[in-house]
Order: sequence, then C-alpha cells, then structure tokens
Amino acid sequence: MIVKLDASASIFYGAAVTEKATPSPQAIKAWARLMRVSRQLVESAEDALKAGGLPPLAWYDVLHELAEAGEAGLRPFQLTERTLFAQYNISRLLARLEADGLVEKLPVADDGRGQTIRITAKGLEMRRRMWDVYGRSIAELVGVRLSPDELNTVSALLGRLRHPPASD
Amino acid sequence: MIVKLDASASIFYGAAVTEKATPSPQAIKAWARLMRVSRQLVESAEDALKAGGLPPLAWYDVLHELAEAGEAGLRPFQLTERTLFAQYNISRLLARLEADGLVEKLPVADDGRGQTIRITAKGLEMRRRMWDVYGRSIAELVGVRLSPDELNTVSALLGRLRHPPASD
DNA sequence: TCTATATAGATGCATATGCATTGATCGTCA
DNA sequence: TGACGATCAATGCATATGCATCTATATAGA
Repeated sequence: MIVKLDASASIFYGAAVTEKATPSPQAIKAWARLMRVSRQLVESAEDALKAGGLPPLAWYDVLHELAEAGEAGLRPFQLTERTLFAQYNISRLLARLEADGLVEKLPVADDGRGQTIRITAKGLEMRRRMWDVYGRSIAELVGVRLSPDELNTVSALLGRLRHPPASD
Repeated sequence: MIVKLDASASIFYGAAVTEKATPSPQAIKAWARLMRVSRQLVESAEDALKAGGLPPLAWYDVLHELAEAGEAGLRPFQLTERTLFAQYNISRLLARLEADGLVEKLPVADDGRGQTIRITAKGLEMRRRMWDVYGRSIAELVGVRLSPDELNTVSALLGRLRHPPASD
C-alpha cells in the first residue's frame, strides 16, 4: 500500500505514444509521498492516542461529526457520507460507541427503518480528551513543519485531488 | 480516521498562551485534506485493482521492492523497513505470496534464523500487470489534475512532513 | 565454555474489516 | 390498495490485522 513506485517505466515520458497511460515521474513521486506520509502521520497520531489510553482515530471522526450535529444528532447513513467509512463499519462502530455510553440511538419519528445517533455527555468528554492528544499530534507533525502559507498551498493542491475537487 | 477537525477550538490562535498545543487552523485544514484525500485515492486505486481481478496494493509494494532488489532478494526485516508494514504483516503477506508462487524463500548462508525472499518470474509478471492498472490510476487521479510543477510542490512539501524529512 | 540477551521470523488468539445478504420499512406506480 | 423496487441498518461468514508470545539462532560477556 505504500511507496517507491515504478519510476523506471517512465523513461519515455514525453515521447510519442503513451497508450498504457503511464503516469509522469512527477505524478509517481507525488503519489508515493502522499501514500507514505499519510500513513506515517496516521500511525503517529494513532500511537499517541494509544499511549494515552484512548480509542482509535475512527472514533474521533464519528464523535466529532456527532458533536457538530448537536442535539439533532445524525442518521447512520449521514455518517457514512461524511466520514467515508463503509456502511457496515459505521454500524459496528456505533454499536461499540453505544456500548461505551458515548452515543445513544434514538428511534426516528418519520422513518421506521432508521435511527438517530446522538452524542452523550460522556461522548463529548471523550471527544475532548481525544482532541487534546490528537490536536497536539497535528500541531507537532504538521503545524510545526510548514509555514501557514505552505499549509495553505498543500490544502489547495490536495483539494484539487479530491472527489469532488475543492478549491478553497 | 478522517476529517473535519476541530476548527472551532482555534479561534484564539495567534493569541497569547497555547499551553495545549492547539494546532493552527491552517494545520488542521491541511491535515484534514491529507487524511481524506489519501484515503480516497487509496480506495480508488484498490477498486481499480479489484475490478481487474488483481491483488491489493500491499502486494504491489512488496513485489516492487523485491523486483528492485533483483536476484539478490531481500530479507523480510528489510521489507518491513522499506514498506512500513509491521513485521507480522510482512510475515503473513510473504506466506500468501509464496503460496501463489510469486516469491520464493531461500535459506541464507550466514544466518540460520533468516531467509532471503526472491521474486519469481510469475511474481514479476504479476507486478507488471498490477502496474498497468495502478499506474493508470495514478495518472488519472493525480497526473491529470495537477501540473508537473504543482506535483513537484506537493512532493517537496510532503517531503518535509516525512520522518526523516526529505527535501528533494 | 556457559549463560544471558538480542534479533529474525512465525503464530495463537482476540478483534476488526470486507463482502454478501437479510429483515424491515419506505416510496412509487398500476 | 397492493405489489415491487429502493433504502436503512444489521449480521453471518471469511479474511485480515494487532498484540503478545514463541522458537530458533546469533551475539556478547563473565
């Protein structure tokens, strides 16, 4: 899943026919960097959480979404949209969060299939504790290494790799 | 494991004391983009491989390293260093690769504990077929969306987030 | 040489994930 | 209204991963 791609295959780049859509050396390098760096960063952040006796990053993502949603809560399918987790992963993650008392599942009035997930006080507290550690990781791993301008550049360029592209 | 971080907590950034190491809004945004985009890209590439009836990206990484190493092969612990996979993951991945005839395990003369992993002809062929698909994904997902200069900028900035930092 | 410690790699067990499918309800359309 | 396809969420089963530990060999030190 990582790095060191096929730079060799690109000797002829810029030459005539590229029927196999071989990526440019620049594209390969950027891809490789992106893969490796993102993995390293995730790993570092996960390690920090683990060292603090806290749950994995996935929990933070969900708790954060739910915290933003407030009292109204969110439906599970909305969480899958916002987080990129698969439906069954959200389903099971919510089961764990509920078991830990961090969220509660409420029936939803106008749709008998669904439920609304709402974060509990305990969940908010957990999110806060996770952010203390997670935020520190972000500051150390990213905030300290690049200037604000450079960070904006990274955001803008990565935004264009998104689906759908984002320019802000 | 993804996105939409705590932008709110950063209202006071730039103000006096930041004892909790709260990251800047720019850092948070860049981090969020990095997390989300890298996941999307990996997912797209994995999907493409799957659609082609090919093994996951992790296999490619290992096969690529072994292809570069050539006849001499590599020791498993060298693969763990180069790929960032955990030791037990390499151990099991190699078992699968061997079962598929893509690599072979050779005893190593001067260390009775170890083995040398060498890629087979079948393994080289598999790597090539995977690259056809993987390379195409890179071209489409990254190569087409940013200019060569922009790709270089991304590589350079991400390089500074690496451990250890890389400047090239 | 004998013992202790370190390193290479594999593995048992618990947990997590992917995939396919299910049960339940909803919305639409005849 | 009744039937049918779509959507929401959960789950059985197979596979993958994390963690701790194990075996075997190597290395260092008394």
